[in-house]
Amino acid sequence: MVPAAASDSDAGKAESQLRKGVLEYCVLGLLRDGARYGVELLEVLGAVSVMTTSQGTIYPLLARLRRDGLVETAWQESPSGPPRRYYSLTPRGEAALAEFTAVWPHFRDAVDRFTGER
Amino acid sequence: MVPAAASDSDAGKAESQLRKGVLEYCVLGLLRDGARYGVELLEVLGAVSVMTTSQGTIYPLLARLRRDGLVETAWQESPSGPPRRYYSLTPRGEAALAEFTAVWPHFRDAVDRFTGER
DNA sequence: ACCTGGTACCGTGCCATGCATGGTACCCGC
DNA sequence: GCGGGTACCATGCATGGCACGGTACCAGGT
Repeated sequence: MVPAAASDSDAGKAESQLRKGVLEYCVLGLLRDGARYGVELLEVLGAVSVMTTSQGTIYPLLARLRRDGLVETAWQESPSGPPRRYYSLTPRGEAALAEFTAVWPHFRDAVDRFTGER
Repeated sequence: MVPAAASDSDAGKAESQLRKGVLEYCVLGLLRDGARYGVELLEVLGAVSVMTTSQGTIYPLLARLRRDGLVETAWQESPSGPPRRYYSLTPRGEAALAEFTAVWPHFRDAVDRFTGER
């Protein structure tokens, strides 16, 4: 099946690694717009190709955010289908997001400097 | 010494997670300027606070890059002190760096969009 | 000669996180 | 009642940063 040496999926692996630690804050950022439920978050994130992820990623992540008190949840009936658990930001969550938005520009610029053309 | 509940080092933890997968390409980007040795890389990265890291991070990383054929090394005498192992980019390494610089802007903009103010 | 400190190298083990996989429950139309 | 769509969730693995510990070479003081 074409061994393909070893250079093929480097970009895909890189994207996956890039999401580490960032996805969490993208979710918090989305929740600042208002409460959303799991599958809805997947759709919004998936609209940007590099952020596309799966349920196996989002639900453990949301569970952790809830455990750490960064989000709170409320069940709500769906017009058609099973009930949805809506996630919304807590003050702790807003604080965490604020800390991220404070360091992110520095981080972003640093990567640009190191990897960009001179 | 003040247990501090559980909300203290969130920012530091976030920075650590941010570096995941990015540090690798920052190193490759630095090596594009020319060969460098381990401790030298630490100094250059450390000049930007958000990228500060330790030997425990850089050496396993360099070992992996070498194992994957992204960098090659050459020993060189030091004017004073133990010999230094200089790392330089291979064609494979340049290709990996190019792939990263292709996806990074998309990723960067996505994070800006999700976490930035509207 | 010895010892201390600085420079430079390196690996092991832990932990956090994304993701594949698999499973459950509710609603609707047939 | 039963099949498909929607929505929820947890377990197990792989990856990669980092704390920690270790080795070796050189220079200078005693």
